[in-house]
Amino acid sequence: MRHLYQIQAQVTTNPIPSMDPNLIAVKLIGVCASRASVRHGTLIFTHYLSSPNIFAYNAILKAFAQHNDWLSTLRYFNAQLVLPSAPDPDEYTFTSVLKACAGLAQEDEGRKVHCLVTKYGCHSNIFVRNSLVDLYFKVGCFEIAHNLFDEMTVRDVVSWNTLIFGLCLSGQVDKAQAVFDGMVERSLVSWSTMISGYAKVGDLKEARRLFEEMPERNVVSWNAMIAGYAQNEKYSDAVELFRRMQQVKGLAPNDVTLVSVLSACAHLGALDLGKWIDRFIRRRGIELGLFLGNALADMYAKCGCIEEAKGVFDKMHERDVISWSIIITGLAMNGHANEAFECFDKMVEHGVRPNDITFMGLLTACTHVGLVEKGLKYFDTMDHTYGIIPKIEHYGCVVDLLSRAGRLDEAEKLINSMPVEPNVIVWGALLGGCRIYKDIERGERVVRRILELESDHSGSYVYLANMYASLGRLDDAAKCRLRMRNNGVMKMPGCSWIEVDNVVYEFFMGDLSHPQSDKIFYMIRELRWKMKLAGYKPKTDLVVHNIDEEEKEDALSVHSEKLAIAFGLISTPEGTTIRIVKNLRVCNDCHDAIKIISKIVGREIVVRDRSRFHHFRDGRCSCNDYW
DNA sequence: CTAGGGTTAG
Repeated sequence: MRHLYQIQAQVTTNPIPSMDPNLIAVKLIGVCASRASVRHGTLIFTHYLSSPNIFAYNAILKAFAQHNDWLSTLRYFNAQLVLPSAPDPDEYTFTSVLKACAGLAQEDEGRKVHCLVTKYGCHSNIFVRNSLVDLYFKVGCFEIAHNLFDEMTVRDVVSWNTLIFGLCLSGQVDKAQAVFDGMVERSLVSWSTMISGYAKVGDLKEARRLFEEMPERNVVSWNAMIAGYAQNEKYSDAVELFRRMQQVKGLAPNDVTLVSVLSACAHLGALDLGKWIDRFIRRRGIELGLFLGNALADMYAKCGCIEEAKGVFDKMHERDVISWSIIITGLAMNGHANEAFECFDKMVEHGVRPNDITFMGLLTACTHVGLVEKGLKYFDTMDHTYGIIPKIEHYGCVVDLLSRAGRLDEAEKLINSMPVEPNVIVWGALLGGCRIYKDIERGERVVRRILELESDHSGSYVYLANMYASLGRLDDAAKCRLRMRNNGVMKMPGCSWIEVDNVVYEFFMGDLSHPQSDKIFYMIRELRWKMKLAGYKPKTDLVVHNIDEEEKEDALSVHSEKLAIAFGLISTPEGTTIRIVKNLRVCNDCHDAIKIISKIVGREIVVRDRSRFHHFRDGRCSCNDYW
């Protein structure tokens, strides 16, 4: 980099008269683009060049386009058009500009550029034609794209790759495969396009088959496959493939790889791997761009390390709505509602427009601490001051907020007045309230509605059965469970993860498959005995009772989080924090038990629910038992 | 010129 400054200083102070300044600028901009410092290139362009020629314009546009800075590409292009002294655009100009339009999915802008292409006679250039086809596919004008493709007299691999990409994009993976099969010459891009095409429709088997079959792979092929897993909730597969990627010599993960893997870490709660990636980024000097910064901050937030998340956020030199939303949601999940509100105010001060997801964060913050009025105010504000129409998710959140606070009438009224059809989740939020406040009539009504929508909704059977049980109506509870079993409804199995020495271990309820099961169950017995001494009595009213007779075995009815915690206790050093991720909500009994365990063993235990964090320490939980 | 990336109720 210092070298660059020296060159620049030299050309600015003692220009070599025989050399064209444009030529020097083009070279410098090219170097800047490849070193990921486009900002420096712009400085050269604007301050050093008095009259940039077409080469200089194309160099700067290409630099922007390469770094996905499409807004700048269009800005410079439009400036070029209105400036009388600026050179006319040529085919190189158009390829960059069309790429920008495609990236921004701006149909109108794209059509305007298309007209200019014709006007300046660049229509027959194959680069431009390929870019046009790509653009029309990406803005959803499939017919125009196909027509342009059919009109082409000469087609190269890129043209065919663009076509299969377009077919995948319009959901016709089969047709894309047919074209792919018929291609005489396939490139790496053809294979990668098909892989991500299959991944996008969730066909990971086919994607993986192509991945294993392809003759050679580059970073993008690996990224496509890893991202495919991460986006289809196959987080462990994503991590596993990343590990395999690291074994490949001469192949280094890049920022795109890390974004996908960090997202997987966030979902798995794999803090160790996440931290490793953080160090990797620093060691390699990888720039913390928007995507990577956001992914890293979200990983920390979702692993319960909100301070680290804020640290990443502060370090980023560019932040967008997503960055702010990640922090707000992270604060909300970790129970720091007030900080979430403050963060929102700061965001508005910084002139960043909140979006629907930002409001989800704010509403969950309110839900997790029971701030009903505040939540209703935000719900009102989002439409009235920010023009964001509440989606079903927001209604679900507010119903949850009201229900937890016992305002069941209002919650039910809200559901009935919703402009969108309520779904199982919205009704489920109300059912949760019915369960807490033991409103059996309303609960039965709600369960009927839920089963109309989804006849095998296991949660509602379980909730209803528990409600009967807690009211002492054991016969009804038994009938409900029987009905559930007769209808072949299966409960979603509770599952917990814990990461020890970079390996994620998975536990199901009553799981005996772990090689250290004996030790784990011994630890559980020991804990039970100590808890009894500490005066702990198991609460049973909200606990799911055994549905099958066979499950009577004591050891088998242990919830997965207890198994994971016991395993954590025997396999990590004393005094260290134990972190668990669970796919369902922690039940009341486990919540109480973990509080006591944290006190008995003198350890902090962090449990990530499906919706929030519980930081257990010294017999207390950060959620203050409101969850 | 073509392929790969981040936030979202229970």
